[in-house]
Amino acid sequence: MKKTVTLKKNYEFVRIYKRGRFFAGRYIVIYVLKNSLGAKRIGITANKKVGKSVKRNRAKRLIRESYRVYEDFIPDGLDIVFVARAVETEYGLAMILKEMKFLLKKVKAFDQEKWDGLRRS
RNA sequence: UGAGUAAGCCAGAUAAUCGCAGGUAUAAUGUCGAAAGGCUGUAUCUGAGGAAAGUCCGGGCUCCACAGGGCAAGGGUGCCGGGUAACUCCCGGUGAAGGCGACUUUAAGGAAAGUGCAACAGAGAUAUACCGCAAGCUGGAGGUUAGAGGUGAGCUUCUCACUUCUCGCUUCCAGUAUUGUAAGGGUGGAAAGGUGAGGUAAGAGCUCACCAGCGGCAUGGCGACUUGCCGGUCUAUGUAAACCCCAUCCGGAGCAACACCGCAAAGGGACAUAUUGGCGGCCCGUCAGUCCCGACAGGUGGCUUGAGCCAUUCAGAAAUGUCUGGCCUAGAUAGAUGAUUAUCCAAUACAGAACCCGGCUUACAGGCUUACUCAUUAU
RNA sequence: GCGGGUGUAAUUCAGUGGUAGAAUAUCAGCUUCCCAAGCUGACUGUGUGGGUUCGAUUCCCAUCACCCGCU
Repeated sequence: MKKTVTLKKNYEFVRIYKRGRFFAGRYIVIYVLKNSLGAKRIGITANKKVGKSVKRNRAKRLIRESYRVYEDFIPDGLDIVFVARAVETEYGLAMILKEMKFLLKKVKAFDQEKWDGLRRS
C-alpha cells in the first residue's frame, strides 16, 4: 500500500482551481488537473461555511474514507481537489460514496473497466 | 405522593473487519546512505473534553542587557478573615435585598474635600412660597355694651320704645407692594426625618415619648460588625458602572515567542558624536553602531513529568495544605479517532487538543446519587 | 493558534445620559401633453440579553455576527 500524496500549499490549490476542470455535486465539488509527476495527488478542503470544527472534520473524514475505496481505480497523473459543501441535512458515508463515483465519472477520472472486472471476479 | 432547594457524578458499552497518528521492538535475502541512521514492512502499546469553545482574568516559560531607580500618565481592584504560585478566582463570615421555607443574590470604600448632572411634570429641585392657613391694615354688612342728641308715650324730677352719631368688643364678606408659617395641595425617581400627644393666632423638633439616623462610651469578636447605655436635635436629596478622593496592585510582547541547522549573505540606500535604537512618555543609568531593500512557501528543537492523576494518613468549619504508596495518560503540523456489521439500550445533546496550567463565562440530550425544605394524606 | 477593531433606517453616515437625525432610495400627491428634474408628505431603527441610573444609542458585564493583521 502506497502512501497517499496530499496537496498542502495554497498556491497548489489555486493552480487547480484556476486551470482544472470541475463539477459540483450536492455534497462535494471536484476539481481535476493533469500533472507531470506520473502519480496522483489529492487535496481536501472544508471552509468555514461548512460549520464548526466538528462538522468540518467529519466532512473531511468521510471524503477521505470514500477516496480510499476508489483510489485504485483513479488513473495516475492527476491532481484532484475535493471541496466540501455546506449542507443543512445530515448525511452518511453511503451518500458520499455514491456521489463521488458519479463525479469521478463526470470528470473522466474513473477506470470503469477495472471496476467492472474486479466486481465480476 | 406532589412541588422545590443545594451539592456531586456519567457523557454510550461490547465484539469483529478495514483504515489513520505517535511511541517501542525488530528486519532476514527489501531500498537509500561511507557510516550513524532514514524510508518501507511486521509485531505490540497508546490515542480529545466537561466544557478541548469564548479568549474574559491570573500565572509558568521565552525574548526585550539585569527587569534596574525616579517622575508623570494610564489601567485594574474595592465589606471582613482565610486559601493559593497568582488572581477580578475559591472557602467561611458580616451587612443589605428576595423567598412560607430549604436557601439564593449581592461592582458592598468615600456624597459634612471639591466640581458636574437631575429632561418633562410641578407653586417649588436643593432650596422655594403659587394656592392655602393665620395675624395686621382698609372698606362694607350685622350684633352688642357705654355715652350724647332727637321724636313719641307715660305717673313729666324720671322711666320705656324707636331712631341717628361716636368709641370699644365681636361675627361674616371683599381687598392687600404688610407680617408669620411650612401642617395640607392633581406633580415627581426624589419635596429636607416617621407616628402619636402637648403647644400655638395659625403652625413648625417649638416641646415630650417611641422609632430611624448621627456622635460618644462600654461589651463580645482577629476583623467586617453586633449588643447595651448616654447625648444634641444640627438630619445630611440622588448619582462615584459622572469627573474625582482615599487605599492597594500593575514594565512590554507573545510558542507565528525564542534557539539552532540549512539556503542566502554580491551589492545598494538612510542616519551617525551626541545622535539612532533597545527602553511603548520623560530623566538617570546601561548596552549596541542601527535600520531598510536585495531576501525565507525549508528543517530540527521548543513539545509534554506537570502548581500532574489515583488511593490513603493527619490538620482544618471549609477552600486547602500535608504523609505514604502507586501510575505515566495525545503531541499532530493543511493538522490524527472514521466506516461497516451484530448485540444491549428509551435515546445520544453541546461539541474536536495545537506551548502548558489555575479560574471565570457561555452551549448542552438524557440519566443517576446524596442531603434538606414545603404541602397533602395515613399511622 | 495569537493579537486588534466594528455593529444606528433598505444603503452611506451623524448623534458626549433626557421624545434618535441628515442625504440617497421606496411609496403617495402636486407640477408636465408624457418622462426626467423640482416641491410637499409618508414609511422604515440603536446586533442580542442582563445590570447601574428616575431615565441608556451613550456607562458596565456577558454573548452573537462581521472585518483586519501576524512570517
